[in-house]
Amino acid sequence: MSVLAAQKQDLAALIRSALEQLIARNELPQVSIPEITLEMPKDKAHGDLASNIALVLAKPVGMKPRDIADKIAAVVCAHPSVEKVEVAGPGFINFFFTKEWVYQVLEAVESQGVNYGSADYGKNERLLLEFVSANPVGPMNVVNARAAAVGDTLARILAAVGYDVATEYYVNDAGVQTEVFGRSLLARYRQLDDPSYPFPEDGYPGAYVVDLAQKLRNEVPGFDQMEETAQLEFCRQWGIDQMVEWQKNDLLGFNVRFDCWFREQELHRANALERIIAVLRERGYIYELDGALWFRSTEFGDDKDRVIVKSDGNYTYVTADIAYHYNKLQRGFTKLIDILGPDHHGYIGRMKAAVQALGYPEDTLEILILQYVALLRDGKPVKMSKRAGEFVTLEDLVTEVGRDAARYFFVMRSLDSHLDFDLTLAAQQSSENPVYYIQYAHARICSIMAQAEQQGVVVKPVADVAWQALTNELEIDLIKKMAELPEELLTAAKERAPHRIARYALDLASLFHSFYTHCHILGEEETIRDARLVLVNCVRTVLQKVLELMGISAPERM
RNA sequence: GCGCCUGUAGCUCAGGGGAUAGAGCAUCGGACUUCUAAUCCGAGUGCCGCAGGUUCGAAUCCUGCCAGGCGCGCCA
Repeated sequence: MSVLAAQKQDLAALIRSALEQLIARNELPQVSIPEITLEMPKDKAHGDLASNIALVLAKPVGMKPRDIADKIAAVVCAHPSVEKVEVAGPGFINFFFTKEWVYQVLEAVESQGVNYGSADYGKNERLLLEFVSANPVGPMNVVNARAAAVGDTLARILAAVGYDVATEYYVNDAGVQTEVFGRSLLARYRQLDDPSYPFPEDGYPGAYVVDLAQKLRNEVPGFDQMEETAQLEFCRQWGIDQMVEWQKNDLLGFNVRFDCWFREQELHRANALERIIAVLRERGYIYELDGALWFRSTEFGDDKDRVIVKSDGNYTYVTADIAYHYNKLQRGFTKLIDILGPDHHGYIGRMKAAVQALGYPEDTLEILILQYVALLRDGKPVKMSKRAGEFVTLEDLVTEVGRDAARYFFVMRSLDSHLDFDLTLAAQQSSENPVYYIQYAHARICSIMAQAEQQGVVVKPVADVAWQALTNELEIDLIKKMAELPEELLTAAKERAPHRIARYALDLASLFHSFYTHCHILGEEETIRDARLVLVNCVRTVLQKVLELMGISAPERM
């Protein structure tokens, strides 16, 4: 348990026993004691932790909150980690810690290293996080990029709080679009010799298809000898494989590596669609109407029932998706999270229904909706035409603004927020970019450490250092911030809110820069110097940790 | 018509029952002979979309309305 969590637990117990005493002494009427929560006040004049219990009790007890608070404060007796207790405002009870917790926090960071802040909250849960899953018919766009950054960061966060996390990319390699793609590629191939060869009206117009056709010519010598239908099928399969490889590389360049690239074709090969229908039928959720087969998803709260097999005998995409999610569950995952775009929110009801129809609890599947990205340049929208095949790709983005900056910009907003991504701002303003601001804090510490080493100064263990000398407000603020990480990380995980980590990192860096400007280290007398070295060394560890969580590098010099 | 998301400082956004609503950018004024000035310090701004309601207490929860985005297929 983290230092702060332990402290909260202690104080809650303390308050509870105080209340019990007061009730026993008839100073307070007989009431049931509600849950006691402690929170860190925004204003440090209000102490290190505060309780609103007196305000909550005012009504049931029938007394003024301040009077209740005064009684509690009088009874809350000495606790080794509490220096003083104050009643303030409308009736808050504010606790001020003794200096001992400074040591506790530093010691925790020192001993746990980059594991500091991690937890085992999610142990026992095998979680599969699916994200991006863009169709393999074009390059990654910025919406995919946002999903990649957010998904990858969330995966890291969930892993840090103890989930057994696997990430997965679903490759839709069996749909109609892949046929269209195959035809597009073949047409481009023909056009290499005959520029007047017609291009399919619904084809993919991007220049990358032309490049791919050229590659096909260069790398597949026997292609011309194939039958037309074989060529078409080859274009589809080979083309999709090429696209997947391309997507994989783009994502690797973005520091996103998936544990599994799952092919839809695998489901078809294994007759998974037929099997899933059989399972649903057996469980009584299938019926026939108007020549089609329906899944009774309304049984589980969906707006309407869904067609599973069309009257022409073909499956709908829902069928494959249900089969896919069943497959995930069969692989032993106990928790499934999908990150989808806002155009898919209507999909939530039917998929959650499917999971329940298959006999799993409703919350086994969780679907997160990630809002779109509006790309701006100089404050104006970047015109993108999918039809003309012109859009900014993930690759462009990494080239233009850099991997770290791009990742940070995507992660710094909540999933719900419609993100305005200004390329000019992200790239041109790179010297005052939040991400560099954070990295710079790390680099500065590394620089101090390097010089310390040159001077033959080593970082001692906290226990061997006069940590009591760390009394400066800037020092205390830094330590407090570090103390918050475990709870912040847990909240980020529980709320699926990676942007909290982005903000935390910025806050910590800001406190460090302020400290750095006002407090010197190497020039100071030995006791101060050694204590501060321990402090900044811990800050470095925590910065490394949060940057790592966001998949952003922690440079030693800039 | 129904569903989901959003509306907070000039701009982009945090905060999602608690004390005086915050940050970055932009604007203005200061700070480098001293561990990296990609930094720091100071200054100003808010009917928290509108109207009701719940509560000791609402930017936060509920209802209605307004505005923007996205959905509502035997398309994927």
